[in-house]
Amino acid sequence: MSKASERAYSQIRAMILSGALPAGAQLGEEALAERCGVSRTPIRDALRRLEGELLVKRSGTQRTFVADWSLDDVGDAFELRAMLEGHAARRAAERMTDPQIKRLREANRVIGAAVRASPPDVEGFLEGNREFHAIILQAAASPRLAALLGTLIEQPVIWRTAHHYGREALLRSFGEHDELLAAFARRDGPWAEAVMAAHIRRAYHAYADAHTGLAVIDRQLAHG
Amino acid sequence: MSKASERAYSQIRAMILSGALPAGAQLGEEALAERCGVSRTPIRDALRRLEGELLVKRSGTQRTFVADWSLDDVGDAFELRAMLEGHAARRAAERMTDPQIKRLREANRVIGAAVRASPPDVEGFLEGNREFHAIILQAAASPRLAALLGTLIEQPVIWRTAHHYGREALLRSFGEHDELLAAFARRDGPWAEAVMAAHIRRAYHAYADAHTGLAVIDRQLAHG
DNA sequence: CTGCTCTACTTTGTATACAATACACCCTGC
DNA sequence: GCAGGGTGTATTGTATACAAAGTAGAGCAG
Repeated sequence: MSKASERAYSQIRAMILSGALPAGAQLGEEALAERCGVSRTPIRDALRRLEGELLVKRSGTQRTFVADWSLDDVGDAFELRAMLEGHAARRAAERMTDPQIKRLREANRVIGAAVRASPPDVEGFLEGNREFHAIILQAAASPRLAALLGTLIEQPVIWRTAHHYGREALLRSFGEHDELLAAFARRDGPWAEAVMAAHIRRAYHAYADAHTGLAVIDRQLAHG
Repeated sequence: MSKASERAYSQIRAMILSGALPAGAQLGEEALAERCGVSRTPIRDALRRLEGELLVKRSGTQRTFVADWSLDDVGDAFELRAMLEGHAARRAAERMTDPQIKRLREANRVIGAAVRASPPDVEGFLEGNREFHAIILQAAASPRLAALLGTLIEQPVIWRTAHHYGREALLRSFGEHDELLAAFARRDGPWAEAVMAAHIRRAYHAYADAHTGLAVIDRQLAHG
């Protein structure tokens, strides 16, 4: 898995996460092989890994698709993420080093700048967010927890959410990070856990509201 | 993945779970292929899946081993399992149908019989336990939760634990299942969650105690 | 026109051959 | 005797050919 297989895995995942391969799209091994410039063998390896991460789904037999998430699925994922990442935050608060806190502050500074831009820089916001959460996960120092959360966090639907946010939602999210930073700074594990869980549940509600609204609009467009 | 690959996956997993392939053992694709009567291709597929479940580990490049768990790893896994399976119990309690409760009672009856046998039938106890927890996970009706828990539950170290239990520990575990059943019967989600989490944490403590004791004995044997 | 069936094609599963890589052992030189 | 390099071997990575299975589409019958 040194070269081609690893590269194929990254490429396919990037295509899914970026939306180049939309949810529900069929993944032909042959086509992917040609696209990545390798044979089907490393593609198969990559698809097995992505299947384990629930990023792709095998339709019984004979066909492979980009996983499609229902609203229930998304709700489940956010709830699990709230629980696990809350746990991660508690562990992180109990273990965090000063340099890590510094990196967290820097990541949050980037987020703040992105939020205050006109118009808000959603991509910058997302990038800062990933960094912020990645540092916390790293500080939690639990490989197993990281593995579980990885399959939840690295889902396109989880992050594309933010594109539907208004400025006030972005600002609120930013403020919650400040609260988290304060908890980390005083090594307050329980409070960090509570804030993190609430932070993620709030993100879900923002998503669900936006999604419902968009679904309504979609339906109106379809009928009118 | 219809036939050979699936079979190879099950076989290898069974070998790991049963201890026929001990932790740290090297897994040669060629040898496994011969042992399963298939070519290396389905073996590779199977190993990729098992790698995703953290049952096997790839040593950088060039070698594959049965995953070896430190005591910290086990502690992490139990803590995560307590959290997630507690969540599963709550969801299950809110959704459980009467037939499912009946199946739970039956599984617990099997466990009770195994515990009361002389000597206690540990294999029967484990079988009933797997069934008991599987029904709950199914009733929780969250594929994502099932996927996460699957990688935690299906670890040999988690279950072989019970071989170190005394009769009183087995009986206590059995009694906690009764408590869970009662919570399910009255659809008491929060209580089911609390009991389940405590149940699993207690199982870990029994394991850690036994492990520490065994480690001490091992050391004494090594020195004497 | 609709429904069914059969066929052809698409797609994945499996086997095998070959290449690359890392590890271990041995040989040589100091 | 030890250290360093080099070669041989074991093991995984990759490509390709072939087999099996299923789906879609076309053609035919009712």
